[in-house]
Amino acid sequence: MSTGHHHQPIDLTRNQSLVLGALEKAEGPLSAYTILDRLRDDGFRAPLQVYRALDKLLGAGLVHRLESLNAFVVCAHPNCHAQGMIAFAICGTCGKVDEFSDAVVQERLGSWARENAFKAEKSIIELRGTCAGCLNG
Amino acid sequence: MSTGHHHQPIDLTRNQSLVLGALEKAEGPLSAYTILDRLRDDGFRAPLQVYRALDKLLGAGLVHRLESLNAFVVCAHPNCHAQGMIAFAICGTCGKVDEFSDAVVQERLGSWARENAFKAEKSIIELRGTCAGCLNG
DNA sequence: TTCGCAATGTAATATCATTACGTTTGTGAG
DNA sequence: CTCACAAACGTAATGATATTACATTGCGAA
Repeated sequence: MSTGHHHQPIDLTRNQSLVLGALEKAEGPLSAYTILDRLRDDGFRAPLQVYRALDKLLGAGLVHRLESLNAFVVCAHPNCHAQGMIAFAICGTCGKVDEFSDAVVQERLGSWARENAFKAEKSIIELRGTCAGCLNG
Repeated sequence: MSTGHHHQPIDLTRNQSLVLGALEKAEGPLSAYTILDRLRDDGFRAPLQVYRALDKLLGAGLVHRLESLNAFVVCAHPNCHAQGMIAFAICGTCGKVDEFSDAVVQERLGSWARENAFKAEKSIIELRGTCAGCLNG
């Protein structure tokens, strides 16, 4: 599988910066509507303002979408460009998300795709469970 | 990672059979509301009838949820018991879904979890792209 | 300046899922 | 058998997530 990601570095607009900032301040993933609530004081009024900013941020690879949560997190990498395949471990107790990647997993899924003539554009890998902190604490 | 799945074989109720039947008849994944629409003639009236049946079917491993689609498919295995980790390749063009699993991927994700003291309860692996048929056709 | 495009503002609507509450049904203990 | 309990069911209301539609604004290129 080609990594397929061609994230464009972009100049963030005001709305995009605000949304990114909200996600950076947050400890974990936020839903679009939670972001909206947190940006009311900055003039946000409608879901679309959030979704439009998220689209751009996702496109630039600065933010990831967690499909199993319908929520969004900032990319863990300082200047995330073309990470290829990314996986997430999501703690159901504290809500924190750990982002990681694994070349072997990437290679295996890529192999499957090649063997089955499937052109993969995006992969979603999410582990749901309990993090170390919550298991001990 | 332990495979962790302990699907109970169950005696299906009428509603559960109807929902399973709808998914079996379908070519690809269906949303809960699409299932509801297809079962109107069988007396279905409310979303909850579908969601309750789906809960049981998911618990029994007869049906899978596609997180990136908010939709449901029948398990590809005749008598799906305890498959461990399952992956899906979802064609964005025709909507068909291919279910597969890979022991190496399972092992690698399990290793990551072990090394990070993360107790994984469920894994979600979905490839989005275009299937062979749609690439050729 | 004028055209065109990206971003924005706002309202309405579509889609997905759950809570709440009351009733029915099946089943095992006595 | 029948009582008591649990599981399943019916229905309405609501909550949560996401998109469509349309008017407007800001700004760079011709």
